[in-house]
This record gives sequence, structure tokens and C-alpha cells, in this order.
Amino acid sequence: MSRYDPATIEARWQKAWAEAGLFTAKRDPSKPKYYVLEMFPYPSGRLHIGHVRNYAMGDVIARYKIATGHAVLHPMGFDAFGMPAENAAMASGGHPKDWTYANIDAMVEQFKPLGLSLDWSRMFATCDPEYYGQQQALFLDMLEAGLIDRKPAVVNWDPVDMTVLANEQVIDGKGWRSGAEVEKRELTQWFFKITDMAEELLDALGDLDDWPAKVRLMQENWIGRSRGIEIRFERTDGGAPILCYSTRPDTMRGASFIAVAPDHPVAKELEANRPDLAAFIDECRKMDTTEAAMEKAEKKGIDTGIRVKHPVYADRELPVWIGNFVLMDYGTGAVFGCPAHDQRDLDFARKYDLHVQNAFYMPGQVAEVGTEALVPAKSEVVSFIDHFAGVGEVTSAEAIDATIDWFEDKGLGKGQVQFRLRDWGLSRQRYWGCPIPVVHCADCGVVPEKKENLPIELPYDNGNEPIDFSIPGNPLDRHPTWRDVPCPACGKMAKRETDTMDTFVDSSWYYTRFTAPRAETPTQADDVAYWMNVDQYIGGIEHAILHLLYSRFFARAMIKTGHLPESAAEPFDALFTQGMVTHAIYKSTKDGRPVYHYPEEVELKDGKAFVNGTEVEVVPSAKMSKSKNNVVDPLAIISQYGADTARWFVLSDSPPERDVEWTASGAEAANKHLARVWNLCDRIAAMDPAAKGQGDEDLLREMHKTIRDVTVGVESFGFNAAIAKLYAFTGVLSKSKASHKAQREAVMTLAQLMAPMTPHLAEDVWHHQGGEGLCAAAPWPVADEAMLVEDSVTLPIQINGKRRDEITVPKAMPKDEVEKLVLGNDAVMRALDGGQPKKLIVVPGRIVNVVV
RNA sequence: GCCCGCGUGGUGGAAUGGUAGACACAGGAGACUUAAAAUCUCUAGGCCGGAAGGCCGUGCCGGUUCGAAUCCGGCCGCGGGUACCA
Repeated sequence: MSRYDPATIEARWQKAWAEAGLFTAKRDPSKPKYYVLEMFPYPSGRLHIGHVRNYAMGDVIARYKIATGHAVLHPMGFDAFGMPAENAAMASGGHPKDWTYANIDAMVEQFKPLGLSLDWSRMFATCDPEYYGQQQALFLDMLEAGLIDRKPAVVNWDPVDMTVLANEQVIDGKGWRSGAEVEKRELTQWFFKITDMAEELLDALGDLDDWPAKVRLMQENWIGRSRGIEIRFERTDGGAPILCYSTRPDTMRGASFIAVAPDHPVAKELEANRPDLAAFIDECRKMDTTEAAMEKAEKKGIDTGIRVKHPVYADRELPVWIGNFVLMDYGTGAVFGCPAHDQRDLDFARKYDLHVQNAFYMPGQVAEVGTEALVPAKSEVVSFIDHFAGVGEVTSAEAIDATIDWFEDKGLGKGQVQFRLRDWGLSRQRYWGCPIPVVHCADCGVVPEKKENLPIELPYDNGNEPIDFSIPGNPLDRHPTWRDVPCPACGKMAKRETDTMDTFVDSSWYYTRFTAPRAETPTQADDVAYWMNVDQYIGGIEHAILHLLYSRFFARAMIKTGHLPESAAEPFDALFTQGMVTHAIYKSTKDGRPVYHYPEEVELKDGKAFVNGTEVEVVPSAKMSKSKNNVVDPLAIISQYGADTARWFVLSDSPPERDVEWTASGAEAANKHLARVWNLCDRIAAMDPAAKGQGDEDLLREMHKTIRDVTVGVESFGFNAAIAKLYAFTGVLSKSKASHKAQREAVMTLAQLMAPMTPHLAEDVWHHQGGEGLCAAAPWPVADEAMLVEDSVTLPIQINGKRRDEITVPKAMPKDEVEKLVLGNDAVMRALDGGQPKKLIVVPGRIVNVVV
């Protein structure tokens, strides 16, 4: 009897699959197609156990779809532009390109032993000029189609390093390297006009039935459609009126001040002559630009001295303040403050001693607002005292509509639909990204590059010398020859755009490129027609908003520019968001500093952890991080247990959408189970084919139930539940005394059902039992309905909702006969004590509840 | 701050309105063995009880329902996103 030896069998079957060309995607009109895609990785250089989980899930689907007769496309590539490559070059010399490609090579090698059903012939990286050149072509087409805009936008500016910082590089308002206080700077930047499609992107969410509801909801809130009103406030000094946008015009009566953004024209107009305002505006410019920081910051303001008239109560004058909480990007950059009905406005009013006046009360109550604003839900009824749009009790929603109508009638304002969504700024002042293919000419202005000049390649060096990445700023800006080029329109010397594209652009269309990765145009009509859409997309929930929304926008933009068919407007038919793989942190303290121990150093005893005999703290379920020494290396796991064990474990231990904690004992258990199946296979192979067996029927019934349950599990991403059924069936089979014929059928079916998760082991079992061809190519087993029918059913009997007993009855027994049996049950008779039940509920085939 | 999730035995989890704890890990008991490892069998939410059985129990508080881990409201804790991390 041999031993389960994954190292040997995994290599053997990977070779066999490659030779059979099983995973090379081929258009085949005779088969239904299936495109399964996992979000492609950033080439950090090391495959992470979290990747293994992500790709194992996609692999289960892909292999299952092959077995069910589909032409499957299951590609892999690399999302290869981005900051880490530049950071690496900055930290330790070298070139972002060399670093990135070395990492890609290393990761491809790490991918191979996992035995994934990937079509490597379609592999590309977004930093390949062949890819980003097509992206530049797309950009030019989108520019021509009016989908792209140029306008000013604010960036984080490090005044010491003289460079733009990403939000991540700003720590407590200071530059991560220089430590200098970060300022805001306005630059003219490129934008995708995603807001033009806001309505469309919102409406289409309703049809994404196979997307998680939470993702649709997050996108809906992110797009943030609201109906409100734009109201003109006339200035008492005769200056240009101030326009305010509000979604709660029902509170207009209580308006007591106006707040404008620090970069609002009114603020800018006054800045020059008012040092106090200038100082305040300056302070606001130093604030973190992130939404989270803005919202959490203390609300501050300063009175401009300007006054406006209340548009309805003409005798009331409202002061105009500059508020650090008002966003120039949203609405008009100015709001009216109604302290009585908005908590933030109330806090602000109390702080600066501004007037507080109710617009309405709760019905029957007339109480002035104290420290808590009265904020009714839109469905709540409120009572207006002398509301200009009507007096009485109405819901807030009705009041809002009535107010908008009233203002429109009087010509004082206009109803408006507003979106929270902002245009997508794509300019990045960085080297390692896709160059934006335009030229700035003194005479012609902004001129698009000619398509025949694409790709506009990133220069590898700086003329004759290497690029020095340790100098802050964008090296393209100071490149002697790359930057200065003839204008594509007039031929005079001009300056190439040195900004590169946001890396989200790269990942917004890669899924279309996989359908024809070497095409001379971004996509190829017959290939996108056949393969699109992605039938199943799999990735992390962290991409719920940005990546997925940008991709949805891009698909629509690609339709408008003729690169995709209309049917691809929603490019991902089904989406699944999986959880992370976490691992415990082992932590102790030395000289007041935390010390993190590697799992290998740790001894586990009675749920406690020890390093060299000293107990250490265990922090469970922590995100894997190099600095915490809790990263699990898939290659180490594979060399110890094999790929099948790693795959089986990451799929078995948690529901796929939830985080899973990697534990050594869990991996050990998975490995034991696979060895058990291996031994079972050996035992069955050694059986005497002629020997009589017993219980064939029971075994096969169990087998068909398992086929049904595993199929349902695989199709619904219930991998852990499917695996539990496989454990149970393995148990039944190992105890079975059935004939050789039945046991052989059972173990071969078991292998097939396990094949999507543990393809190598399955292949080996299949082969040992004399299966025909490759298990990976064998048709998926189908459950025999006749074998699934049960003739009796066990019904739990509840008394007042608590389970007290159970009865087993023929499945077809009529309800009244079940009732009779129940009333004769001992436990029920005891509970009734001679009386009649208040109610008797029989749910056929499920449960009985007696209410006494 | 705001938006979206999640919370069940010692542990990972199952059950998506109908028997809470399937399946597995760690634990306990046993078989095999000179012994150990490996393997196999049994056991196992908590409390009371010899047992039969009873009571409690799905983060906390409340509600809807014949029946709630599941639906609704309010809280607490943790995680993701928050537009230049990918």
C-alpha cells in the first residue's frame, strides 16, 4: 500500500492537463461559453495565501463549468502600474520596470504549483506597452467622444519634496517622507465625465440580480441621487447673489446663516483685503483632503461680514460665514444653515452664537430646540406653524415637494436633481503609469497624439543616464528628450503631457482585453461578442465601489466608442465578493515595544501560546501583514502538504464571503482527510470484484444525495457546505460493506465531486480506478431524481414553539391524519391535560406546532 | 463623521422563518501497539440531575410571529469603503 504523496501526483497531473491543452480557451459555437474571472493581482512579488483562496474559488467554478460542457475562459494577468514600484525604486535603487517584471516572473512561478485551470497564453501585465498603448487609443477615442474633460482639481502638495502626495502618503497632515505640513494645490487635470452617466449607472443597478445586494446598495449610496432645490440669496451689498443647494428646503423658515466653502468665489473675493479670513482659509487649505478627515474635523467658521436677505421673510438678514465643512465639489459650494433641524448646523450655531429658529414642531408639541436638532425622517409627520408653503400637519417629504413647487412658482429657486458622485480625476503626477497621450502646444493648445504614434512608451532612462528615482517629483517632468516633442497638429516643438493615468483606468477594461489579448485594437469584435460578459467575477469587497463603478462606466464608454457591443453595458453578470485570509498574531513586549513572533517559533498548548517557554499574547484573526510576522507563504504550505491541501483548507473552513483564519491545525486536518480518501481509493482498488456486498442501494442513495448537495453548493458559492457533505459521504463510504462495483462507482463519483477543489488527488483516484481519460474532462455527475425520493419523513413536534418530541410518518400522509397522530402523542396529551389545543399548525413535511 | 457588512459551543462554522450547534479542529474515553507515532471507534453547548427529564442558550435591549440565529427598531463591538493604496 502506497502513501499519499502530493508532490509526485501534483506534478504528474499538471503536466497531463497542460499536454491535453485543457485550459486553453477556445471559441466553440457548439458549446455555451463561460467566462470566469478573479480580480487580477498587483505584482507585489509574493503570492499570498489570500490570493490562493481567491483563485481557488475561481478555479472551482471554472473546473465545474468545464465538467458541465462549457467553453471556459479563465485568464490571469497583472495589475502592474502603481506606487509600490516607485517606492521600491526610491527605497533601494533600481527601476520600477525591472522590479515589476521580476515580481511578475516570480509570481507566475508561484502560481504554477497551485494547479489552477488558467489559460496562461492570454497573460498580460498592464505595464506592457502593448496593453497601455491600447489604453491610450481608448483614451483618444473617449476624448473625441466627449467623455473626457479638463478642469482644476485640488491635490496634496508636499512643499519640501515639491511633489504631489497620495492620500495614503499624508500622515496626520504631514508628508510621509519630508514630514512637512501638506498643502492643497490646484492643478488642471483630466477627468472622465462619469457624472454624465450617474443616472444610467444608478438605474442599471436594479438589473444586477446576481450581484450582492450590499454592493448595489453601496454603489447606490455612493452615486447618491437626491432631489433638492437651488435657492438664490440676494446680498445686501449688491454683490453677486449666493446660490445654495439644499435637499431639505422644508427647513427654509429656520434658515439663519449661510456657509460657503473656503474655496468659494465669495471667500476668494474677500481674501485679499481681510487677513483674518485669509488666515482661516489658509488653515482650511492645510486640512486633510479625505472625506473622512473633513467630516471628523472640528466644525469651524468665520463671519465674512456679508449679509443676505431671507428669500421669503424679507425682513430677516442672514450672515454669510466661511465653513470648513462645506465642500466646493458638491452642489453649489454654499449651503444655508438651519440649526433647528440639522445637528451639525445646530452645533455650529451654538458655538458661534447664531440664531436658532424652528421651521416646524412635532404635532402637538411646541418646544424650542435645545442641544438636539429636530430631524424628522421624510415619512414623519410634522406640524408647521406659519410655513410659507402652507400651515398644518404634513410629512416631511410632502413639505419638501410643496416647498420646491412654491419656490419655483415664485421664481425664487429651482428644483434640481443632484448627485453625490464626482467626476473621476485620472491625472497622476507620477512616473509608473500609463502616459496620457496628449501634447501641449503653445499655439494649438491641448492636442491629442496621433494614433499611429501609439504607444507613447515610458522612457526607461533619462536620456543617456539612468533615472534617479530618489529625487522627489515626476521624472517625466524633467526628462530632456521625452518631454519635448513636435506638436502633432502644427509640428512646432511642444511639451508632452507628463501626467500619467490613475491605475484604476488600467483595471477598468482589462476584462475585455482578455478576450483578445494580442489584438491590434483595444478589443476585437468577434471575440468580445463571443466571450463577453464576464459570467462570474470574483474579488474582494474592498472593491465594491471604486473599481466596480469605474469598470461599469468604462464598459459604457467603450460601447460609445465602438469597442464593445451594447450587450456589454454591464460587463459583470454575476459578482461574488470573498473575505480575507487572516492569521493570529503572536505578540510579546520587550523594553516597552511590541515584538511579533513567527508562527514557527510558537508552541501551542491548551489554547495558550509559548515562545521558548514564555507565554505570549495571541491576537486572533488579524489581517496578514509583513510587519506583524503573520504572513502565510503558500509555497511553504505546498511543499509541506501539497496544493490540494492548501486549496481544500481555504475553501472548507469558512463561508467564502467571510474572512477565514489560517491555522496550522486546520491545514493538518485537511491533509489528513485527503490521505483518508487516498487510502480509501487503495482499499477499494484492492477489493475482490466478485465478492458479494451488502447495502449497495443505501450507498448509492447517499451518493446521489451528495451529488445534489455538492452541485448546489458549488453553484451557489457554498463551498464550505459542499465540503462538509463530502466529508460526510467519505465517512459513509469508508464504513460501507457494499459490492466492489458500487464502491468503485462511489469513490469515482467522490473524486469527481472533489475535483474542482482538489483536482490532483481526484485525477489520481480516477486513474487508479481505471477511469477513462482525464477526470478534469469527464462530465459532471448528475443526481438521479429517483434515488433522492424519501418515502417517510420525521416531523418534530413543538409545544408552544419548543421541540418536545418527533414522529415519523409516510411522506404522503394527509394533514388531518397527521393531526390525529399528533393529538395522540404522549407529550402532547400531557401538555393538553385533557383540554383542546388553542391552535394546531402542521407544516407538511417540516414541523408540527401545538399551541396550548 | 457618513455609507455597507459581520457577531452562533473551547475553535472554524451549519441551519436565511420551522429539530440551533451539521461537518471539522482542539479536548475526553477506548481499541490496536512492548511503547510511541499513525489509524480506527465512541463522546462532547451550559447548568441541575444517578437517570428519566427539566431549565438556560445564537453580542445586548425591545418588538412582530403559532414559531426568530434568521424579519423589524434601538444599542455595543469588530471589519470594509470614504474618491491619489490596489
